[in-house]
Amino acid sequence: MSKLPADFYLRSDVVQISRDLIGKRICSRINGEYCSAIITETEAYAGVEDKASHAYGGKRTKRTEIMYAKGGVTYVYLCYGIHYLFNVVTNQEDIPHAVLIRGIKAEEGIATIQRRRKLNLLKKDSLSGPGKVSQALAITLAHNKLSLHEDKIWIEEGNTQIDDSEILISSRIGIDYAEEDALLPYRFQLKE
DNA sequence: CGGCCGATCCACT
DNA sequence: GTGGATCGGCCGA
Repeated sequence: MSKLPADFYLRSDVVQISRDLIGKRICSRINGEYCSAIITETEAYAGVEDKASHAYGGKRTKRTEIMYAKGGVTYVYLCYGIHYLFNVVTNQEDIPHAVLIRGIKAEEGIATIQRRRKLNLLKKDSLSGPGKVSQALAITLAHNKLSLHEDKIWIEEGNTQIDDSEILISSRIGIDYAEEDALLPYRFQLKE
């Protein structure tokens, strides 16, 4: 299966990209171990005009700089000192849009994922939550700023097209500080 | 340089 | 439902 083309990430509508990522397959080959999973939950972060975004107001810091790169690279950061959150940078250079991957469903490399997650049994919600996603795929700060067109972390077409009727749209999680923008319908989940 | 805090998760009550 | 874990980044002095 081939990787998503560069054009996929360069589009200007990050909310649409967030929706389109549902049902796609995310793959990682880290420490010599391959695994893949279907993306089941995402959130869009719409850059300088989005109070929930790290780049709100055009803020540029050492951490957020990668969000201003041309789409198709990773943005990984540490949250609460414990969890790595994995984002896909989108849009053209200097437009700091990103999509947070919040949930996946394991496909290949399930034994590897179970071991990383320290689980005996992989339950339905075992990979629901951005911290869990990174743990399952072995993503850490070492995987920040990677191209999605290389062979560490990449995204492929899924097996099936996802119809709008299969997607639940809601507001984003954990961003109460974003005031009215906290209510925007930027969260996409695959229904079960 | 010091202090605060977060796009979370899990164990425990 | 609640609180503790745990640390890099950000900001103000």
